[in-house]
Amino acid sequence: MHDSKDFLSELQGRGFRLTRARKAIVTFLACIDAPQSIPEILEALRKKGLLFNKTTVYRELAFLVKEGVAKEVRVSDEKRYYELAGEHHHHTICMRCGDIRDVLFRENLLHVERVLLERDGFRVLEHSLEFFGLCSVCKS
Amino acid sequence: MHDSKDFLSELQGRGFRLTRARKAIVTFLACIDAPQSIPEILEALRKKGLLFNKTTVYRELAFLVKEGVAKEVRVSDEKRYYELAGEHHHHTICMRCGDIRDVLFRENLLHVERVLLERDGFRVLEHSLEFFGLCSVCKS
DNA sequence: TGACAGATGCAACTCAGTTGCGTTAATATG
DNA sequence: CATATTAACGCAACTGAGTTGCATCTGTCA
Repeated sequence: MHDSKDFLSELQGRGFRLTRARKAIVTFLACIDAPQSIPEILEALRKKGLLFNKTTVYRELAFLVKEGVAKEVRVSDEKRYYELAGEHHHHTICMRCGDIRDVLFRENLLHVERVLLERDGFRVLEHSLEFFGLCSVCKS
Repeated sequence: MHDSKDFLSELQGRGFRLTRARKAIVTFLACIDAPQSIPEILEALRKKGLLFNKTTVYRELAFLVKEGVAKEVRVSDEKRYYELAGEHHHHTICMRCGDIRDVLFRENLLHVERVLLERDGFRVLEHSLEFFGLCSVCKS
């Protein structure tokens, strides 16, 4: 649960417009705690009577990522998922119902990233750590 | 670099046929150390004069995963990548040239998975840990 | 209130992946 | 070696995510 006002006024402060689509998308992402795919966002907004062209939503999400307001979650079920930016965290993905949830824990991967740089010459800029399994509902 | 003969004779031992497509795909994956997408596999085989219908390759990869011979790599650039099964490892993905490489290191995520089960009721069956950044070529 | 540029909608597109169905070919058996 | 069985194959047509060009609209500011 984020505060959409923060993100929107931040964007406005940088000289971007507060359009109907921008407000709707940021507000929607702010009040939901799970990463959402664009088809999901389109459908959820449509159910609220907020109709947008899919091109608009694709472009808006690309814009929000570029401006650092949203993050793309790499989960690979051939859709791309998005969530508002916040503290670095990871995800659990239920292999049965597809539910994706944020999980926070202190995990120290810095030593691994140092090894990758020194041994392989690979400079890590970000990582993704996702856990696949069964959520509490599907497990039982 | 795997030995394709091991995988193929294993499959034959289980009563599956050694078809032209099966041999070509397993052999190709065995002699390349990076996960490959299906369009990449199709193109690489085509260049060797080995023509297959894309449906065949999609079905063959699904079969190899089901039989435990191949693994699907979740990297989410909207394509699915495949590699022959082997020791559990992770990947580095260059954000500039797209190069994907295997990396092995001992990483202990068991305590994290225990926390997820006890605290959230989420039973981890597998995880993916991918590092995005710049490879040694693109970095300089 | 008018103008500018950022944002939008639409149509047409690309490309990964899927499905149904008739045909081919790898293997076992006589 | 001939033949039968069925796993595997090829083809065509499809779905669905994501993209692009272009004309139009609208949020903001002077």
